[in-house]
Amino acid sequence: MPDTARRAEEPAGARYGNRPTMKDVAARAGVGLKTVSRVVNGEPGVTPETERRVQEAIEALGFRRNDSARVLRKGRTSSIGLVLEDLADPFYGPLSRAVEEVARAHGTLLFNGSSAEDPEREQELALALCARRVDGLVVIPAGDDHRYLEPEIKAGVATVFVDRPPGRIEADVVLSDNYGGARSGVAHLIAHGHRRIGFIGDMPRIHTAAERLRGYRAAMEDAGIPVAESWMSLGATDPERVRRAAEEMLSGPHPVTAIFTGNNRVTVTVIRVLAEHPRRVALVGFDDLELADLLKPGVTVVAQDAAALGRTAAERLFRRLDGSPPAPERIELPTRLITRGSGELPPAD
Amino acid sequence: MPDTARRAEEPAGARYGNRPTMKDVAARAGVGLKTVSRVVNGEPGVTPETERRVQEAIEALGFRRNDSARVLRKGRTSSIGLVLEDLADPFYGPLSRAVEEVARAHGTLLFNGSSAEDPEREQELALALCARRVDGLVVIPAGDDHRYLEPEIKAGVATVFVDRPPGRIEADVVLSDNYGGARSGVAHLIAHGHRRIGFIGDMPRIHTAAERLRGYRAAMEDAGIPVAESWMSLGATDPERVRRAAEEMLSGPHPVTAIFTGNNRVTVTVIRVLAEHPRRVALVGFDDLELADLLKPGVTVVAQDAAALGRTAAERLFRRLDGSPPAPERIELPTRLITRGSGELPPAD
DNA sequence: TAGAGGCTGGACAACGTTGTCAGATGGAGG
DNA sequence: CCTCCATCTGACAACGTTGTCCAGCCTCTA
Repeated sequence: MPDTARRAEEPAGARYGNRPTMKDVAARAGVGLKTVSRVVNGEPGVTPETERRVQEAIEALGFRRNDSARVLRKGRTSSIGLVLEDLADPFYGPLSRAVEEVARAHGTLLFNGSSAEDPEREQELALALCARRVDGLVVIPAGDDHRYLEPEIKAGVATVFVDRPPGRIEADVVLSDNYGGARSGVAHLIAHGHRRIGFIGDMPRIHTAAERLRGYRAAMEDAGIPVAESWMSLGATDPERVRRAAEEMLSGPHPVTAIFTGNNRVTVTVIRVLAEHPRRVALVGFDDLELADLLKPGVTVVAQDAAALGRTAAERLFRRLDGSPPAPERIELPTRLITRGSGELPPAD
Repeated sequence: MPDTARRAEEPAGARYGNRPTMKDVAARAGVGLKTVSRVVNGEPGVTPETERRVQEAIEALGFRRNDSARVLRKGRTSSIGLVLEDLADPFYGPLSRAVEEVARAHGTLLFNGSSAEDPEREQELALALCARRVDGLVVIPAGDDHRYLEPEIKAGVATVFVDRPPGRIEADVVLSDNYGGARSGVAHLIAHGHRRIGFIGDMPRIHTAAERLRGYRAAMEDAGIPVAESWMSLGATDPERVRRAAEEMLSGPHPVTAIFTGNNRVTVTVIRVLAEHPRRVALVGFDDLELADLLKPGVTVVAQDAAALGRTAAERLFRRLDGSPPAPERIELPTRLITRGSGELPPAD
């Protein structure tokens, strides 16, 4: 009558819907609680025979150690959080993956969340992660005031900002050289004879957008070219707005002969506009694109290394976690100009 | 002498390097532990004056409730895990994002991890998440034996598989219609006059790859076209192998006049090969690509809706979590053929 | 045979929170 | 002035784990 036998044993085991605990395992194996703990953690001091009995009970009950409880006891959760802008953006894929790889190498799990470029949501997410007691936080800022993280950082949450600097607090940050990259990209267009060059970028409150615009201005100033207001357009990166902005620059008596685009989303839309445009217009974009080399002409871009950004940030985070905390630092990674044709077109007029 | 005063208070407060707890807050506010809990959770039955004192102490100490501990008491962790193949793959970005949005709507945080197509790593990751007591798991299988998850599922971890079915267990799964999609894509090529059609896909042990091959075979059989062994190539999707495979099919006395590619990585490489190829070769790819419409010719694809895949899976997971668990179900989402030119090229000979 | 010493196993507290329950306090009514 | 009730507050146990510490047992030696 195995059924009754089983039923007779169960009461000491798992309650329905609940997972068995070490206590249940101990009861079933007829040993003490701590002995189960020792077996589960491979600690010495358990007879092979006892160990066998415990293992058997573990198997039979389907026990798995509750790491949440473990963590409560131990102090560290071995998990970190990544707050980024949009998990679906191809730029952030490699970045997340790089962070994940570093985390994995440190036996750490990764929470992932998107702020959708909403400062409030960023804060909500970051604080929820802190409440879960992540050991560290990698944040791609959406907002420009991160004082809300100050108590957390002080309390030991290793925090590193990536892609954009934090606002109103001192903390580690890993950036691309947005200014220098944009400047060299625009200089590249100037070197190919362009003088009327448009700039279409993201909302000016976003640091990267502002920096890239600054690079654009600097390159123009270096060349002694006065910039017309109508050549610059900053705002949301939805296709409709970008399309309008591009078409505006390309019309009128003195249209631009080249466009510098401030990020991958803008670049894609502008490529579409240019494909329908009668005149040949040069283009250099910030951020690389997957098929950029296969278009006609190939798209010349200022490429950032998203994976390096993520890796550097995560490594910095773990260094902070492992050793004595170094002073906050600003790390800037170089960009790379990749020429593929669109940036080398001569002015059309 | 505010300094000594502060120092006199501190001992009851946070120990160095540790976060203040409710106990610390209670001590500082001169109230009981439970009262702090009540304030933190907005429970009724606290005088405004008491509440003010507690709030003050919370501010002063930088207290934040430890949700890990809370969870231990409560039973649910309000977190789910997503095990996918590669966070950096553009196909999985929208999928993750969709899962995240659904999770967010349920006040749930998301753990994210990549298996890198390694069954062992998938298992390690999934079990680590179970040990953290995630409420549920969304898994894109890398392996073909998921019996290791049986005890977890039985213990209440709501589990949904996506993109590929689980191996050797019964569970919810959300799939694209890989067979039907491939079949219609190949039929499309046949309708445009092709008879010698190549297929380049991922490793045959991957379910989606096998299904798409099956669709290819079915379409060919429907048209009464015998398939030559040399027209089919399954294996790793690294560019070198795919390039070799494509070049082989395109050479010899009877080269293929069209190629059907089994996923986005393969498609990209084949586009590169075809760009250098003297003859016009038709192409239909499985999975959409960001700039597919801008290439010359535009790339005809069988598109799956990655976001819908993720959303459907996550919704299923939460339904299972909320209500009474429904029987495991297999949900298949339709694909869509998007014609852009490359699939409508006539045979070159 | 007794004492020393090594090994195994278990009782107990603690991690930070919440639920239960009982105690304290204050005001109203007899 | 005393009692009763409502309201507010706090002590305590519990969640599942690990670290500390001590008890029991066995073996070896004097």
